[in-house]
Amino acid sequence: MAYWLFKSEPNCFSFTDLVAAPDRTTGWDGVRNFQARNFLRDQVRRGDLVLFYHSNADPPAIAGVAEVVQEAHPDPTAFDPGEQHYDPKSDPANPTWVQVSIRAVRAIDPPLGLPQLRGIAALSGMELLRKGSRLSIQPVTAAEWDAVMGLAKSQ
DNA sequence: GCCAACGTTGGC
DNA sequence: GCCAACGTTGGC
Repeated sequence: MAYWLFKSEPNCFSFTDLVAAPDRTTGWDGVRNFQARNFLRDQVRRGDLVLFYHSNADPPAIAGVAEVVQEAHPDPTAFDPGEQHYDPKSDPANPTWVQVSIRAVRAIDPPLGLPQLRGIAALSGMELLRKGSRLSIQPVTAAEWDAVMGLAKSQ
């Protein structure tokens, strides 16, 4: 079992939206970065746990925990010209882009803001906190996970 | 709104 | 294959 961090702009899709979704589940579509895609395709497994991160928020924050309920399968939004993330170069017979499905486990309330996370020594090496970090699907170490859960529990 | 960091594109 | 130009991400 592995740990991950998925980014989403809450204006687009928030943790609250995930909780409100049917079966508290959604397909994590729209990933259009190869490194992130490779994680989804090759390493994210059913049962893995996910930190749901709100980017472009005030403050940016970890807002909840989710679990992976379905492993990589084709991202249908890549084939729909009406979709924002439509990719005409993706061949339906050999899809370029995949999604996984995740289900909300529990909210972290109040969310753990970025400044707060930066104050935790155990998270100093976390990819999220690296200057210029843009990866939208990030691996999280067990030690980082434990530190984040400890912080959530202490508040 | 600014801008640093990063990924992609395309000319050569 | 190099790299400049460009577009995007995302914190501030």
